[in-house]
Amino acid sequence: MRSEMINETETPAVAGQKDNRYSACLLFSANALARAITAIGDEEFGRIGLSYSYAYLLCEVVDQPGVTPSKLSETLFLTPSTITRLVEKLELKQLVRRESEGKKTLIYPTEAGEALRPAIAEAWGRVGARYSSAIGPDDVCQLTQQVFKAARSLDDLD
Amino acid sequence: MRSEMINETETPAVAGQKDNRYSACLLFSANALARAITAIGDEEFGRIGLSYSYAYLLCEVVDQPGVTPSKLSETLFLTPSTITRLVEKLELKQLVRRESEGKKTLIYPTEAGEALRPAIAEAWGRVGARYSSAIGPDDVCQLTQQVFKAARSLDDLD
DNA sequence: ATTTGTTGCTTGCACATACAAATATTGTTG
DNA sequence: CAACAATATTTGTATGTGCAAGCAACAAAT
Repeated sequence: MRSEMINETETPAVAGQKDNRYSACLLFSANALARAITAIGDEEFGRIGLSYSYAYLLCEVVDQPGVTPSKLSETLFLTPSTITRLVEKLELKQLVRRESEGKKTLIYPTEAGEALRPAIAEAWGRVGARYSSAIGPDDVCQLTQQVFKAARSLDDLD
Repeated sequence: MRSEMINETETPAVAGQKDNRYSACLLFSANALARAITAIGDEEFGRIGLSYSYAYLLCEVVDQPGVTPSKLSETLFLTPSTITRLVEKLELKQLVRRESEGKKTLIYPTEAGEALRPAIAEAWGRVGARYSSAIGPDDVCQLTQQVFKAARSLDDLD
């Protein structure tokens, strides 16, 4: 996300303050945060040729070989259709393979997939380091907990 | 970043507990929250035929006729290209119109656009009410502030 | 055992967003 | 002034995600 451009006429009170009426809106703020932090994630995970959802999904598959899409959907807070898409692409990249068993689908890592696991952990760490230093390591922990708790509350609604 | 692995396998102590190792990851949690809350937003704003980004953009245009894409980009934390796309669609719906002035583009609301303004405010309120009641009205305010602050910190990086 | 419903996964389609490159205007400097 | 750099916007293209509908396998009930 870019867009500096300062000047702006009637800036009130504090300089550098980019608060606006949307800052009080969680719908707005949560999306802004997600976009900003995903940019970091994509940068770091991109170095291993994945974006963060793929990386996390691959983690799950490596750590729980034979995991099903529905389990992944629950763990990753993504819809089943999204999981299908992610798995498809990981399969194309030869990082996982699917096995049909009845109406279930079991997902297993390939060797290449397993080999990527440490790199994912590293990238994961780098992402954490970057946003921690930007946001402030003290706040980050509590913020994360609260954000997750809120996400879960909303998700449990339906 | 701490990766606390929580129990695995079958449901742990508390029922409804969906914590996992990603709950400690802000990249993950922020996206989960954004998706969950956007679902609410789309539902409410959908009733007036917009999704939330369009609605907020239209607000800005109604409240600051002649606003430029770059200003909108700054206010809405979206890239200029995204603003162009949003404005295009609002123009198709006859809710705004564009005027070229040199290298700038000035965006004005149409009457239909202005007429929608109160409905947007209402939908906005309903969204707030819904997530407040889900998350807990006490937490929501502080959470929103922190989330916005974090988003701004990350955005100010580059 | 056939029907009916339920569960698990996949597909078709749509949408929000971004990046990189293209275009057009404005500013600057030799 | 001409050439070049900077700024503002748009366009081509790609990606992540979801909804609704489809399909396949299983379960339940008559």
